[in-house]
Amino acid sequence: MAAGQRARMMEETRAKLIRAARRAFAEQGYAAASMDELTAAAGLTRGALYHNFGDKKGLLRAVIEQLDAEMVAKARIAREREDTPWLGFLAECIAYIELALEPEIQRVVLLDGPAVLGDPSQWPGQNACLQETTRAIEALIASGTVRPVDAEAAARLVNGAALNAALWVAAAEDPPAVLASAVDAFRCLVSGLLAARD
Amino acid sequence: MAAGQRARMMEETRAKLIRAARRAFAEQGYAAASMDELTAAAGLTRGALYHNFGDKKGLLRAVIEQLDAEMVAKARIAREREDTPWLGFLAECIAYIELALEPEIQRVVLLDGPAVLGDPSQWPGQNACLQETTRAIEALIASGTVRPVDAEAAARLVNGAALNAALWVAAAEDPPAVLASAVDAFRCLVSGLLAARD
DNA sequence: CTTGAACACATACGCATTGTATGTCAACCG
DNA sequence: CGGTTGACATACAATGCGTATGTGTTCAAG
Repeated sequence: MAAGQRARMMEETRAKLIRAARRAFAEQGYAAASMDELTAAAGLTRGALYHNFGDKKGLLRAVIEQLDAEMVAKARIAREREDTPWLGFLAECIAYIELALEPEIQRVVLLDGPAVLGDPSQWPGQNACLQETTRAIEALIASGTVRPVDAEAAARLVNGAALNAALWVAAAEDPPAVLASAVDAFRCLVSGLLAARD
Repeated sequence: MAAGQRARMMEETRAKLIRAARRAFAEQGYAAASMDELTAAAGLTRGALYHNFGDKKGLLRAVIEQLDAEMVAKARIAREREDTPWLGFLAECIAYIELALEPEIQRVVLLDGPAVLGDPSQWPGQNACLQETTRAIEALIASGTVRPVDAEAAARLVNGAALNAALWVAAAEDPPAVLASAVDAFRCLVSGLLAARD
């Protein structure tokens, strides 16, 4: 077996573990997920886990990193579909709200992640979503579209609002209807950032 | 011993357990807190715990209920110090941000609470903070101060923004400075709810 | 006054789960 | 070809939760 093959196999076991972990963490929550079951479902044992990720938290970190990257990619697409920077920003935020409706993202990234790993802004990964939003706001401020505020602060506020809205929508009886009013209120709220109201 | 005494003693043991739990959960987090140590610190055993609260989650519920009540009380005071309903609302929200800086509230109510018990809006307790904010917004809408949006949605968004701001501030190197810019951005953001910008 | 039922809590046990320590087998290297 | 390293499996020890059971005290009925 060639040297490259070993590295590729290692990546494959990591991928298998992460895949199994995404399912387990999403369905049962981080605390209730058993590493024995999880690794068995991936056709491995806990040995592979501790070898590759150090501990249970390490696996969670890897899972979140992957989910975070997927979220950024989808939000970016939503943003780039719009014509103006401001509309792009709005679309990106609303995309976050809708993304957070997926149980996988909600349970793993929004609920268990902060509880187990601490504040998202301190993650090593480190929360590409927030960075993306911050940069978008910085650009909007530079162009005079948005009032001059601390971009990172605004990003944290907006992201927090979006995530909380998603939690609410997901737990509602009629998610589509609630989503509509959440998005409506969200548009209203973020218009406060605008230099000149539309 | 009189009949009333027994009930009072029972309340006292509940109070002792909740007091110990507040410390343990705040300092070590819910998952890492040992029920054996916790109850021993209160001068009791796990027997008392399971008799009074059912299980570990039950104790967490009780702790959160108490913290939630304290938060509402403090926020209400901040609101009533202001002259107009809108300024009162602002003061209430900012009070939430500052309250969330306390490790006890942050760790227990904002991080572990949602992760263990699920979305706050579904709590039986049931998140008096949110109800308070919702009612305030309803009043502001009725008086024409705030644009007509779904009050609950707006409350969730605003609360989410505030809580996230607090997480960010608490983890920052220079909390006072970051708090200032967070509050600044927050004022800017919520002005979007106003019917007529000030 | 005695007896027994209810209650608040303590003790004892079983089960599950995590992290580590050790073992194994194949791949590389001198 | 023997030794070492690396990736993973297995075995072990420790801890913690929930429950089942025990104990002493209070109240009520006979």
